[in-house]
Amino acid sequence: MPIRLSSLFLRTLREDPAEAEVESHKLLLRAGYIRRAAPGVYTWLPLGLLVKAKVEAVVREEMNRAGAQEVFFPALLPREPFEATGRWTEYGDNLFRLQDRKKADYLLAPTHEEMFTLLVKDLYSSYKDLPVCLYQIQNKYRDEARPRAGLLRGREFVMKDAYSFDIDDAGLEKSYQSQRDAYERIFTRLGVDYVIVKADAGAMGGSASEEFLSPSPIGEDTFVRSPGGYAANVEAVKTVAPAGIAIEGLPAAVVHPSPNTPTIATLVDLANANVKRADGREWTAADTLKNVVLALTSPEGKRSLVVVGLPGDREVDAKRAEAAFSPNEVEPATEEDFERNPELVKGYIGPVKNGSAVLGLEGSSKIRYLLDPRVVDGTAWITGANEAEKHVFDLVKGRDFGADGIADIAEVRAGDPAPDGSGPLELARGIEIGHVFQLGRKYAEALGLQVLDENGKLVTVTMGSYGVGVTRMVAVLAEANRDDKGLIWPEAASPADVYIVAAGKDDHVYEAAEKLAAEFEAAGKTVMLDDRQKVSPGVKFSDAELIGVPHVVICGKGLENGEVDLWNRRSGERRSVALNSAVAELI
RNA sequence: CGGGAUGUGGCUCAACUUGGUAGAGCACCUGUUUUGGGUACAGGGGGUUGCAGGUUCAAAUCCUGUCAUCCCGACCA
Repeated sequence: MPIRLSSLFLRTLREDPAEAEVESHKLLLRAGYIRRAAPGVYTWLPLGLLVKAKVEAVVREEMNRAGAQEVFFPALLPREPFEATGRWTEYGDNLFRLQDRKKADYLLAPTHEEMFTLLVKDLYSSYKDLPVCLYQIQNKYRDEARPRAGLLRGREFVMKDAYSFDIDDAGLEKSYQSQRDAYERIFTRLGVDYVIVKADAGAMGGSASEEFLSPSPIGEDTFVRSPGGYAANVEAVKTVAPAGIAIEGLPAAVVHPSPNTPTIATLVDLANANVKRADGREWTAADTLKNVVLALTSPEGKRSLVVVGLPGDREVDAKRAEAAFSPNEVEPATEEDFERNPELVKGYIGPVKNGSAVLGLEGSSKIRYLLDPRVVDGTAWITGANEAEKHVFDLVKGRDFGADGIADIAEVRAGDPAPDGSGPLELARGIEIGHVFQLGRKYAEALGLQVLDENGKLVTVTMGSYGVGVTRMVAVLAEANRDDKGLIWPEAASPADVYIVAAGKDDHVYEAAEKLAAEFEAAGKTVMLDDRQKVSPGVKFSDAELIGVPHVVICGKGLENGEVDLWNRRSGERRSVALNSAVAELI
């Protein structure tokens, strides 16, 4: 049966809802696909449900093709498994928690690693059972501090999550590749533009992690890419270290007074006013070495300080710092930290004082000192002299100071070179639509998932996790496929294959349209039919544009000549064809 | 959690500055009209103005508090 507009549960809106800011969100509301139920929580109307089902169908087909088997876990989970992996606490406020009538703790699952791991542990105990890959398409619940843009970041959302279980690393690698290939097929079939970026595996302990990002200005993730095809998450970018410079013949370090230079900008101004450079150019912020004091807190709660020296024209990137020092928490040092370490003279911190090391485990402060990769041997810097109102000039790395190691946590800027030499980096925004991840043994260890190997020995299983945001995909598709009139679905996601507009008031128009609808359905096409007799053609055309089925057939005036019009929603092209060839034209 | 904004029929907004019977468009109902680009006209139903308290003869409007929502940032396996 065709979906008839005369009875479809739908009310399109002429005006943009005030609650929506992002175009795709406005259109999904206006065209009657979704309604807001609570912040970040949405009701799916009939049209929206059809689109969601289409996306799910593509995901399901490709998962099955990749050999994964579908299961379905509850969204309502007991506390214990999450306690076992520490995530009952780790998840913090983002976890929806509740209690049953006996006051037992439950949660609404934000993700299902624990449950999948326990399920495999429950049923399997031999290497002969592996590898196995399971998936589900399920609601997830995360009490996000700030839901955004309708379906883009919701507190309830649908995700396909898959998990692979292998006996060894080689198996994991293979499972990972298989899922990665499936993802490429999924996004290609849905017509989504995507880039695969290297992500930082961080605390999860996995060896490989890649994100599928759909480039979009409304995206929440910043990533970098080069003309030569390099792409990575900002956290994962490795800074290219320049070649070292010969130290012989460099000018000696000299301490200059530098009153009232609490910031890099004031320091550069003073340097230009008082100290001439041998090569005649002006000093810039890039000539200064800024020493940033960070406080690290370990998972056990132990607090320690670390100083990172980086070129003065760069800021520390908080996300890169978190990733680099993971699993420690990172925050700027507080006043108390400075009070406890009187050798750190705020604004005048430097690696050495009067020629002997201050920073570093070997220095007088015993505080770990790490350097940006750009600070290579032979580079000369203006930096703090560890005395109020004094800076040292021409302090040379490898001659005058050293460090305990490297910290690659400075911000990445457009124009920085790609690590693989593929050209200058460009910064772009993207929406994360998929994530493939070699989890390793973290969850298997925490939950005791072991199997016997061929020698009868217990070994811990290694896992991969693979996610696709299904409801987010609907938003991404809407955002990427629209114009000022409305949505334009790609065929793989459209609520119907064909949209027939019956334009006219005579009954025979509606009869012909019904007959045409039946013919399309007989040919295996799904059909929406605007059979509203008392609605003017203008309204019908506007609704057709708003709803966004890509292929529209206008059944009306042309019938006098035995013709209907085929209207391509995307190109706007309309052409008349014989009524009895319309079906053949669109197949 | 920090910053900004907004709460008035189902939706989009006006009235608030300067207190005095709550209004328009869209949507909905009835009738006539119109049928290849949101027809036109007439009539109609629907709001204790987020909530609580205060000032006042009188509060959507002024004051205090509170709750909620949206946007930016922080956060986001």
